Amino acid sequence: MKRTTKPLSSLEHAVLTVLWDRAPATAEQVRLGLDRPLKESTIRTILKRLEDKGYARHSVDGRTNLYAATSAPSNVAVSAVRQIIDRFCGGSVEQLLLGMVDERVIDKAELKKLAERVARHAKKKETH
Amino acid sequence: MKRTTKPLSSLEHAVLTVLWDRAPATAEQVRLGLDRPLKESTIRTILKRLEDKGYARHSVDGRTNLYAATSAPSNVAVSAVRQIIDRFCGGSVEQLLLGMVDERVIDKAELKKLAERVARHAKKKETH
DNA sequence: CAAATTGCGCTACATTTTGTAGCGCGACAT
DNA sequence: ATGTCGCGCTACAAAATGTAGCGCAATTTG
Repeated sequence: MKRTTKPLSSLEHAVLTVLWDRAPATAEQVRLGLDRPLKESTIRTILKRLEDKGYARHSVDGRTNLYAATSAPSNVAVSAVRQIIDRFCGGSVEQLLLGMVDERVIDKAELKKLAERVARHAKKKETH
Repeated sequence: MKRTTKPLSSLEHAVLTVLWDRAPATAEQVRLGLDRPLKESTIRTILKRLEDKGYARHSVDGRTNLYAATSAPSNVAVSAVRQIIDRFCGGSVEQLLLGMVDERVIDKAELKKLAERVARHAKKKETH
């Protein structure tokens, strides 16, 4: 139930992706992880913005900053989808799912299998 | 399978929502449909941008322009979700759905019912 | 019919957001 | 002491967004 609201610019997204890929990383490591050749200060700026937006955080190791994403990609995805549901589907998840099936983003059969699997495959420790 | 890629700014979203709400509408009608008091030319600018981005189109009635959204909200939603899936879930719809169940955006039971309904409730005339 | 009105296409411009980076300072290695 | 490395700040141009004025042609009105 995090507030991962703010949108990510494409560069921010790229950087965040690197963070997801390579655990805690230094600005320099992130830089190397990108395809585009950017200056380290540029990366640090983006990293900073990601922190401001709540997508990343950093710990200090000696005099070096180690960055990491605050939530897993699928969590970010879910938050984003939640917003979409509110904005475009009048808050109805069903509507979205139906639409996804309709536009074959989800396959009927797959959906069913998944649903069953999930329903049966009891919950780990939610209920809370 | 439209290319509804480009992101919507908040004002654009608001205007588009009005279009979804009140069928073909004139710029003035859209204006009245908004909460914020904006000038008509402002609305027309937004309407124009929506057309550029492909979310709206207009027909000419006499010397008046009638605007309408090009796709239904749920279609736009699906396109957006599709992107999210690509960007954050490595293209795996399952992963997203699992995450949604996990973060209880979808209820297990509901999902199952829906899946069954969809699976059974054959397709109208797709199979394309 | 001349004047006021309406809707449109264009152009404009201030903000905000994004992309990209330089600078100077203190912690460290030489 | 002297470079060097990483950091925090500050800077700035480009793009996106918010918001609107202007002048013109069709339309309504006195």
